[in-house]
Amino acid sequence: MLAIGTLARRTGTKVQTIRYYEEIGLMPEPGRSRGGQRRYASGDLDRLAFIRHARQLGFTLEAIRELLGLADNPERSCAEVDAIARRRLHEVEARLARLEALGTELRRMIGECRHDRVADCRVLEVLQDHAECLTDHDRPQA
Amino acid sequence: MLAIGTLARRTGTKVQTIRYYEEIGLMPEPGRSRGGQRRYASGDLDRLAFIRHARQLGFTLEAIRELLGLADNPERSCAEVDAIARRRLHEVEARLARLEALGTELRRMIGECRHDRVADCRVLEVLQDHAECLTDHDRPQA
DNA sequence: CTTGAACCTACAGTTGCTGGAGGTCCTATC
DNA sequence: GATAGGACCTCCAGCAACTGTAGGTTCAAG
Repeated sequence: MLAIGTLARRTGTKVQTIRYYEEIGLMPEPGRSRGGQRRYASGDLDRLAFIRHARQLGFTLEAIRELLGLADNPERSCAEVDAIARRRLHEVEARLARLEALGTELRRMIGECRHDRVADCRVLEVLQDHAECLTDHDRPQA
Repeated sequence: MLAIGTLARRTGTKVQTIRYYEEIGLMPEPGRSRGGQRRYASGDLDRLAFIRHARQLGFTLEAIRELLGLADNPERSCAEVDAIARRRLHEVEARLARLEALGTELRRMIGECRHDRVADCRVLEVLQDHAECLTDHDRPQA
């Protein structure tokens, strides 16, 4: 039986985060020692590793909850799993496009700055006037 | 004198967000009508437009607070403004690199899926085992 | 003068954790 | 068997940057 700190170390998760996952029902309520400390089985370790890995790939906790739910029905088609992953890919691609536009705009802004008085700063001028922007960069979310 | 809703419409900001900016000291406390409603001058509109534009470029409210403070000293060097913008550019570039790795991983994962039973789903397998990943994708933050 | 859209305050909720306070348990060593 | 100190416990507050709601007031057009 594994203590919570062991799970934390093995998955690179903070102890509080594991308790948080339990609170929101992503991790099961584990057994307890006589003194009331959490004791995990190795299946719990796998589940946590899955969650963490999916988080690293940017899946939301809601998406992960769905994925875990789907994984419980091994005989069903994995079309839904696929759909969730594709949705995530589309998000990533959309975000990439936006971030690229942002990067372009920032580089241009910085490149035009002659580094003298604030009064003449191109960076501030561009920020003041959206019309000076060449690219679309609505709602970057990052 | 402009009502809060007018500012909101002209800058694409929610009314509550403007009140929030006031609460945290990013927007000034405006004058009030006899009945107690906020009344803005056109300078306030410019300030809000600046804030929104910087937000669209992904600057944090703290960075924007700094930029606004710097803009108040027009005779000083704009080196700090430059530094803030460069910092933001580096963030964007780092995030781009991470997102590209994520996209690659997701595409590979999805590409390998044969779309049959959940039990054999490559997407779930990859999520279960980080060792199957080719790319680094720690902490995507998006 | 009436109506209804826009405004007001105050506060709760969102996502995904993180940190702290104040106290208890576990286990290795003596 | 006692003790020390790390790991654990619960509960709660806070982060960013808003968004939404409830319950009430004001403004301006007709």
